Amino acid sequence: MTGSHPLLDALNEAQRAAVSAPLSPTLVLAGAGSGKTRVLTHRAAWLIEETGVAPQGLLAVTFTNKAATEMRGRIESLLDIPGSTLWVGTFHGIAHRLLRRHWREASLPQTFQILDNDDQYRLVRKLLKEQNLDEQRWVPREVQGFINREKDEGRRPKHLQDRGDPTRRELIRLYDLYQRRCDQQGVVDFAELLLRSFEVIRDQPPLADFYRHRFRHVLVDEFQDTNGIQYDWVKLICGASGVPFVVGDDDQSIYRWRGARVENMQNFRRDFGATVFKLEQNYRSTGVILGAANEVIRRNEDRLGKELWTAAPGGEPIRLYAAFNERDEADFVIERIREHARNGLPLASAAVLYRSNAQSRSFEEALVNARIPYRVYGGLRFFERAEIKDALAYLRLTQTRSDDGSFERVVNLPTRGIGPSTLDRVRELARAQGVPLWDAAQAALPSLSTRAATALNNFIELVERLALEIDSLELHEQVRAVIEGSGLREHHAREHDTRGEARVENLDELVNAAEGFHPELDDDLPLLSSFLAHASLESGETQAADGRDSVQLMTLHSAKGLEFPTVFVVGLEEGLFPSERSAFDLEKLPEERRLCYVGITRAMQRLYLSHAESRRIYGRTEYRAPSRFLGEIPAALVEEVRPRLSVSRPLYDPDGARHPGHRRHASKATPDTIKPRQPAAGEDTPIRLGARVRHPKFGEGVVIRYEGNGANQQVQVNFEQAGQKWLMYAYAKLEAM
DNA sequence: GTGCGACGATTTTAG
DNA sequence: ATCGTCGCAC
Repeated sequence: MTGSHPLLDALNEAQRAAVSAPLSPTLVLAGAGSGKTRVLTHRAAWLIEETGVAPQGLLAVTFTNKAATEMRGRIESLLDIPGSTLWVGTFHGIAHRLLRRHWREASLPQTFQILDNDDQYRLVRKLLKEQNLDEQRWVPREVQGFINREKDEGRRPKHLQDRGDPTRRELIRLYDLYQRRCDQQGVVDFAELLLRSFEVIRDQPPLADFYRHRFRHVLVDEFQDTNGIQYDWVKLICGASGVPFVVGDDDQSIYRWRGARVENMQNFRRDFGATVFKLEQNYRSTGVILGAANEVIRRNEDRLGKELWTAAPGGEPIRLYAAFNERDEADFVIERIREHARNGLPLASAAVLYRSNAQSRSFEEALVNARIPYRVYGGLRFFERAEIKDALAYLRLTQTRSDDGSFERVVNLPTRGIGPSTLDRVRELARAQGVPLWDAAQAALPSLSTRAATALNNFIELVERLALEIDSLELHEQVRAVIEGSGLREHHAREHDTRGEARVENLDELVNAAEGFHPELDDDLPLLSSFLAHASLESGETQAADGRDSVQLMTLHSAKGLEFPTVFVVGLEEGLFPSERSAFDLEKLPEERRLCYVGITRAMQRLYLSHAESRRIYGRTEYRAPSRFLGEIPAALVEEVRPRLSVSRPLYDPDGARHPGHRRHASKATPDTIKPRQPAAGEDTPIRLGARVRHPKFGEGVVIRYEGNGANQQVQVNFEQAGQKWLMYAYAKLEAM
């Protein structure tokens, strides 16, 4: 099957082998920066050009819209075909497309709406309230999590047993109740998109035959991120004769907590008898950076096994900075970003990566002071903003009056005198008669006080009027009419502050978004319904790019899949990274390590690592030991930046080996680089962070932090048997080991 | 309906 | 420290 083909020319041997693999199930283990997307897109092109697969016979699945768009674009430019003939999309996008086509078979209304996370949460909460369940005992987030976890594994309430556990029994009942409510209202949550489309195909043999015949070639990106239902879904679409081609990297599996099952890679190999290809040549990073990455990830067990290499060894050493505190850390980063810019590099080619969002703050402050433009990823996205969701709720109501979630959201927004007691009456009536709130509201009118009835009637008439008014308008005019007619725009314009202004701007932006909207689905769904689905499915960017060249700030998680010439991985401290919730958990620690691996492998040319000796967390100053991951990077690859005067403690080092962070030559620091500093707590004691100690009662442990000085010195020790304890150093008979 | 103070939580997140 | 939620007073 090899042979020469122009498509294969630009590939290395391993890539070529994978792209031109025989037409049987294939698993590609693709290391970071090894040309994963390249292989996927070339495979698609190769199938079409070389093996005569029709473009329509191909299904390419990704996890994010961004990845889908990129893949579509790249396949299009490789071949000379319009991308629109290809089925390329996210798992959810494709599932949605299937349900829109087969809404009857799926027992859904044609205009079914999609619940996003927030909508789902509200519905769960409402349900709990109706059931008179105490929110302390039945935490809405947890109930929601239970429902989603079960759906993610393909389980319906009827599949679940309470195993004699009353809590579980109640959760199952709530799941059942929740699903009935969704069905009744014609709404579908994210997990339901997958599960429902799976069931429809599974249970309708003609459909299964049709899609198996049609999509013989299923390409899946980031396979290590698939959950149970996604795996089964791929299996179902492929059937016995399909040819799945999946690409993934077990070392970059960082979403276990979100339901991803890295075992799916092993399972795939086994279930499909897949041929395995490894892509280990890295084109992104220097040898130094790869060396560090390889050494870190090597500590994980149960890897499928691959080791990145590069044809271009060497490179700048990794720079390690031990900051005094988070401000000092930010100052260091700023200084290096200036240097980066002085070298003529764009700011956008520098990224600051952190473990948790809260850490962005000190960097943002420093960047503002330094007048360096930056962009923070994460946070609320466009279609998730409250004012946008309010407008969408009105739009949904004009389409589907039975949408209770939207009804609740805007019935009294802007306030129009519909109070809690009126609403309670309506809810009660809806429940008693088993009808939507909309119907109940109309039915309740005669029994309400004149005042309440008028207010409620105003709302009903408003929605009816809007629905009528927008019926024949263009999409963006519909959106504009609803924003104006509902009073939402005016409501926010009245706020007369910058927040209100921003909201009005966002609402106006929604009109623009509608104007630029083109449905990808060529069915007879009203354009407005397509737009509403799009809004749920693609929640948009956090911040619109403002065109300025800017430094990129994001969590390590959101950096996956990206690359930057200059990367700062900051906050490398025990308790932060690895996070304290993972540090002592042998199940979670490997995932933190993979996250570290992901961070390191984002860097192309220069990698800076930093940790702070003290940091304000929740208003308290915490002293944290340097991350164990620092100790896993070979000393030869690291250069410690600007070592300063004695900080009397070693880096945490599980092996007891020396490594670059260990300050053995503190006195060599040049005086003019020394910052004035206060002695940190604990400096004048022989107890060091990371030191092993023995206690007469608690046994052996490791010092993990300390507070105070002198007679008040306290140390926290993590004992192997007894767990974490705070001890007064003066009294506890701690013995160094 | 709005405003204020108490209270609690605070890893990561796409669709 | 900070942010969101909740209950209660005006």
